[in-house]
Amino acid sequence: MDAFYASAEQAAKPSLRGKAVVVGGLGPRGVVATASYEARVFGVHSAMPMSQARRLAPHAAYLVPRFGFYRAISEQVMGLLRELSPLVEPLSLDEAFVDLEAGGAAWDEESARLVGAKLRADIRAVTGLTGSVGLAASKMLAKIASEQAKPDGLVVIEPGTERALLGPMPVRTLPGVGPATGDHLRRAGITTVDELVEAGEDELVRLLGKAHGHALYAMALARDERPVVAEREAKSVSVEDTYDVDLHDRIRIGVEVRRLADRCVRRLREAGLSGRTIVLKVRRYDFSTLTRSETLRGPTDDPAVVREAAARLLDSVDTTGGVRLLGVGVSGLADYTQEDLFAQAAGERTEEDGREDPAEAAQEGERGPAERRWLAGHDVRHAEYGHGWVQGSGLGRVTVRFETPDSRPGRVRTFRIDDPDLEPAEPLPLVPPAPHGSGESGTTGAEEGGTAGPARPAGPVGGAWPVAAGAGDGEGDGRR
DNA sequence: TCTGGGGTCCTATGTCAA
DNA sequence: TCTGTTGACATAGGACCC
Repeated sequence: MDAFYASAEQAAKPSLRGKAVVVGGLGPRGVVATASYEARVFGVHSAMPMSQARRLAPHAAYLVPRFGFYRAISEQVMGLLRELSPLVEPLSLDEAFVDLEAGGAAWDEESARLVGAKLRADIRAVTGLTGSVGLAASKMLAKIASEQAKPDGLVVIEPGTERALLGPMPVRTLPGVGPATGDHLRRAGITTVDELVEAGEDELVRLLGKAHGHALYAMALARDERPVVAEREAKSVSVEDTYDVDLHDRIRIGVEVRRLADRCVRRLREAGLSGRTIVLKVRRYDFSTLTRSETLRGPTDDPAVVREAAARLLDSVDTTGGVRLLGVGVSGLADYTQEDLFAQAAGERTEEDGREDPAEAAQEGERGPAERRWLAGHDVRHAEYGHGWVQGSGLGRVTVRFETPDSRPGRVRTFRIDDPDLEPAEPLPLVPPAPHGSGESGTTGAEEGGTAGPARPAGPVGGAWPVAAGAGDGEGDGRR
């Protein structure tokens, strides 16, 4: 999907269409998740600090992400992809690989092109948004093709043309070459894929290590046999928070770690998982990051056990100078929930999971709970004026623009934040449900919670026509 | 004037047991 | 019994991806 979050917001909010829109964290330490193409003109791109984006594009609309809304759209799109093949590998909310050959949807260039074109039309019809499609014989090439296709296009890499196409491209084009590896290679005088090939496999292994060196050499030769894999199992579950100001108080830090442990366990349980290894992550005031981990004798999903392990790990960390981020994770997952008898005997059943910490309420208090309800970009409903969205809030006021996906750009009104006529609302569908037939809204829902796809062993793809649908944000724009 | 959140994979090093 | 090798596992850090 193209500039996915920003496009979704523009589709939901007519007054933002054709305007610079930036979606991301709005706090003092937020970063850009997605910038609309209009905002990219000013140099705004993914992963950029929000403060910098605001200097570059002071007049853009700044919104917080609404993941539930994006997820609903994503499920519609994934549903369309599954109609093409059982082998669909989602990479994120807005991107996936599809093995068209495995689905019998396409077997040569011509049929693949037709399928891609129809898919783009279907995505548009069902979601109202544009998606880009890349077609090629491997995942790496399909991905590169989709990046070239965006926004709103379709690119085919024809078999036989791969090496010539790749050769002059910068090494950063290849998957797995990020800032660090890119620099490393540049210092060795290697900046293009051709130069990677010239350097030779042995040299790359010497420079980058075994796994990376071999893999990169294969990629440079356009050799990529990785199969499209549906239904990958999670290997870890984690939560983390960056704080608006550094935390110094040891007691407060302890409280935060407990809250994170509880949140992590909640996520773990929702997924029906338990895990053996508890990980504490600490980012200090100077951005240096360290992790400490502890492996239990058996898997657990007991909040008290995870809390205690996290607290022990915290004891071994020096936090003088302050911390900007804390995180708690669990890995070594077991695919079913299992009691941890040892640990449970040890821990005196302190607390029930759902219970909130007093500190949480205290923190809310700093900004005022009422103000917290009105996040920029979120939908609201007013008893008199109808559906709208929060344009901004502060100083006891909230500004709302009244419009819907299928209305004309709407008017702005300001209310007191405690106005009883104003309440939070659910997002409206971007495309009005079809009168009857086609029933695209029926494709959602069925998936949540796994068991969806056929757990097929996913053999080699050889000569298949995988599709990379998407590559909306990030990557292409940052850097250099 | 800085640098989110959720993951994955790889590497290096130390320890322990066979 | 001593010594060396090997493999599995635990731990920490780093790079990368969206």
